[in-house]
Amino acid sequence: MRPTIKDVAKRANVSTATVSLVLHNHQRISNLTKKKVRKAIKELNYHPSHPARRLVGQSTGNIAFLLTDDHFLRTEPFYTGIFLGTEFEARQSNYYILLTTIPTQFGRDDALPRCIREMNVDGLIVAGKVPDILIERVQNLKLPTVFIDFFPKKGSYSAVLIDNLNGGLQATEHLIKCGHKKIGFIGGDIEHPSIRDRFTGFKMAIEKHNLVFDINRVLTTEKSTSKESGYHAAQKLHQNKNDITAIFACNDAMAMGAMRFYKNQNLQIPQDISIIGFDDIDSDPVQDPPLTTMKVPKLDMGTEAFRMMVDILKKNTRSYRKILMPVEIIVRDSTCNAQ
Amino acid sequence: MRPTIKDVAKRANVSTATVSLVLHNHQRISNLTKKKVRKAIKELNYHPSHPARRLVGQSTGNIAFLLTDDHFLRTEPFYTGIFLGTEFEARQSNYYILLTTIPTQFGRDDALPRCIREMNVDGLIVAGKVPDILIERVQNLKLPTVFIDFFPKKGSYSAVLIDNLNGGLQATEHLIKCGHKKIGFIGGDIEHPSIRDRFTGFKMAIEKHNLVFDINRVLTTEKSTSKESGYHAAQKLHQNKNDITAIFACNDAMAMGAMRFYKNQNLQIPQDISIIGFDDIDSDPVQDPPLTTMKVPKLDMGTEAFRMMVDILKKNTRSYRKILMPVEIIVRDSTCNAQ
DNA sequence: TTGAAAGCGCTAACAC
DNA sequence: GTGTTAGCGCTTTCAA
Repeated sequence: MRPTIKDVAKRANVSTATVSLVLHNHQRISNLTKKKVRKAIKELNYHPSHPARRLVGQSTGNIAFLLTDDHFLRTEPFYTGIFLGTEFEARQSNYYILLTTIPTQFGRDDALPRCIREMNVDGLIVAGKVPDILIERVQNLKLPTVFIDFFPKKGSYSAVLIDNLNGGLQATEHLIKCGHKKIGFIGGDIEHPSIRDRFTGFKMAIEKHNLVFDINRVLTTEKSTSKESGYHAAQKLHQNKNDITAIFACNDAMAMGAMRFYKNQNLQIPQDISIIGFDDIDSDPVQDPPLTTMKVPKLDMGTEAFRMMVDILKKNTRSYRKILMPVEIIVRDSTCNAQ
Repeated sequence: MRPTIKDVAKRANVSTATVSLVLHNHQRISNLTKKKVRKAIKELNYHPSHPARRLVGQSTGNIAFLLTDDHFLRTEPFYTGIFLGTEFEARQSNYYILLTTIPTQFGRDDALPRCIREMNVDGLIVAGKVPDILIERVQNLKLPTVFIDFFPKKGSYSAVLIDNLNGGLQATEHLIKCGHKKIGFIGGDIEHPSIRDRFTGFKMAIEKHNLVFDINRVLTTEKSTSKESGYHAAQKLHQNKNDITAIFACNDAMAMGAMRFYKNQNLQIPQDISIIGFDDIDSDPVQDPPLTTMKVPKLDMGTEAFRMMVDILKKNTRSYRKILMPVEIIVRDSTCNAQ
């Protein structure tokens, strides 16, 4: 049987209340007593019972981390990295993270994850795009919620977002600095705010540098942002208009797909066409050439989201904040150098 | 305030004990009472408090799912899929899965995950290879443990393993059926039992079909099993001995790396050389050509592991079982057809 | 077939 | 500064 607070109290010759106070490092305990109690704790290898604490307090000590299963199973470990950041941070505080997925096609009648349904969590972190109906249903629960890399259309929430606008701007300016004037953009799932912002950044850069914005150099009709979509997007763009000398792809997966297409066309990268991606999902050293991209601080995003959650929980304040995480250009060999 | 068992009791005009019995669907409650109570439960939208239950019972209702962080962050969502299987299954039973990672270089002095240290879990599922020292330390805790895709050198445990031997055999026989006689094998991390077994399967097939086993067609000195290792392994093999017409790579990542190498050599796949992988990590439709591989049932492995855990926990029996999960060949375009 | 009551381990209000 | 004690929500004897 694992030791209880009583065992500690007995061993240290104090009351259980005192032990409890020491555990919480309370002011009004003498140093001597603290020392005694801590010694007993160590000797018994005592750890407070989680359930017992939770029962008396009213919090559960759990935070749900929710995402759709296809996001979790994506080829690239994007949300995995974010989760890890959250998990690391939660270890410091006294929280457990409950990772749960919902079907991508979550509907009105699908069951919410059990821990949420039973209110066995103090808060909810939602990563990536989720169906509106999920948000609606969660909203009714009045559970403190933090979004990562996604922001609902309606409602006020705290969120950790990527500075996609600035990222799109930077990425495009990098190409411009390399001397490119006819730059293409490929994107998918263009309704997604993140993708849309990257595109806006692209347009801003074009405008800022007095280049011509040519809609024929843009292809945003792909539904998803997979490698396959990238391949097809590049293909269609190539059919429309093939004076393009550089491509900004809305993410690395599409960039890789596009790369594949151009190689099949016997075009050299970056000699014939430069490609820049977004996310830095995979520093695959075998990739040929290594992809220039915008690095998104995945671990940090998870960390930030958890801290935000703790703030909300502690202060019980309802001032919604949005954090924009900075992105950083990682110049590899798929752009420029070839001039 | 969320409703408690008392609220339900009051509303149904019974005692809390009766409500509890109904919740557990106990025999000796009349159907009428059951109906009454269930009605009240529904009306109040009552859910039993997890902590309260756990406090009185002695179990925690949690299972830890442990893996090294580089496994979790791998490019391919291999263990992610396994986790998801576990999670799905745990939802059915009344369990939560606590996903925690340890540093890949976990040492004697690193802290164990908090939920384990504080014994806040009923059992432990370990996925993939972990350091010996971790196993040693966990063993002292006497926590029921199930391993997935890994089996410790010492000790008796339950485990869900891949039928690597048979998979290696099948993969090689596929190449043999295609008419190949000079078949190479590339592998990394050859100390890993899974890799070793795949290699043994390879040798068995060669022998069974009376082909010549030529050690110069084998390269197993790479430390890891990444794409990069695959590239290098193929390269070295090519320098040694280049009459090989087919390659069995110990996993898909290495197969992809090897593919890249042969393409750089201007060899056609599968016309000049066939390649088969193992794992089916990513049905990347852009991959050229799509990779023939051995499919590993990732979700099912997670499911099985959880069921095993529940068996151990329920029966409290200590009969260690190993399950070998079957693998299935997925023939795509990187092998054969070219004859 | 049902109810009363003790107790799981801990916290916090209050007493000393 | 420290101890006493009620009670968090639930399960489980034991009694009725």
